[in-house]
Amino acid sequence: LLGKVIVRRLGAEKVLAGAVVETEAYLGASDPASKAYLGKKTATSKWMWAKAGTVFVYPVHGHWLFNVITARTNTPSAVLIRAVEPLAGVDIMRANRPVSEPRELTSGPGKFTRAFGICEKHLGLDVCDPKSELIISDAPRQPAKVEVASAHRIGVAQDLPEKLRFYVKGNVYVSRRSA
DNA sequence: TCCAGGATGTTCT
DNA sequence: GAACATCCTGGAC
Repeated sequence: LLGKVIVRRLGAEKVLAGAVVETEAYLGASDPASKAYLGKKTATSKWMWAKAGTVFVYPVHGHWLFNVITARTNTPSAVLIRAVEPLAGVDIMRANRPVSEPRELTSGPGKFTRAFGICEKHLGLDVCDPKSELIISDAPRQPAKVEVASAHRIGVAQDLPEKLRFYVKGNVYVSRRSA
């Protein structure tokens, strides 16, 4: 998903777009940080079993977190979008989320969803459906070679030995909290 | 019905 | 770098 573009359509003309610069992977039953840990299905965690490309939003600390389901049906797993670089509709983003520093606009999972106006009404959308209000597409121009770095996930009490956080090295919109 | 706690963000110093 | 505002979910009872 790094380097792909998240597009939110707002009617005929208005569009919000951002390039994905930071993600985290959440696995299935074996991942203590995953909603699907131990295979437990609840009203919210059941979305982890949805088909790949399904939008999974989940509230934490009064913020919405945006995930995309990634594996095949019945295999729970998701990728959290932690940060994007604004590409289009910056004025609308600033209206949704007034900030002084430009990089504060979308440099965090809760910041990004607020700026994009993403909430529970987008739960279950298909990011691969061209008619969807929220889609993920290729970048209009293929970006210059980006270097991907990995690190441990942020805010996770019991992390796995694998480094499951991935980000575009050097991009200023990557959240910088230490893990 | 109640309560602890979290995939966070902001505002202090 | 640390405190706290925030608010929904799910497990306990």
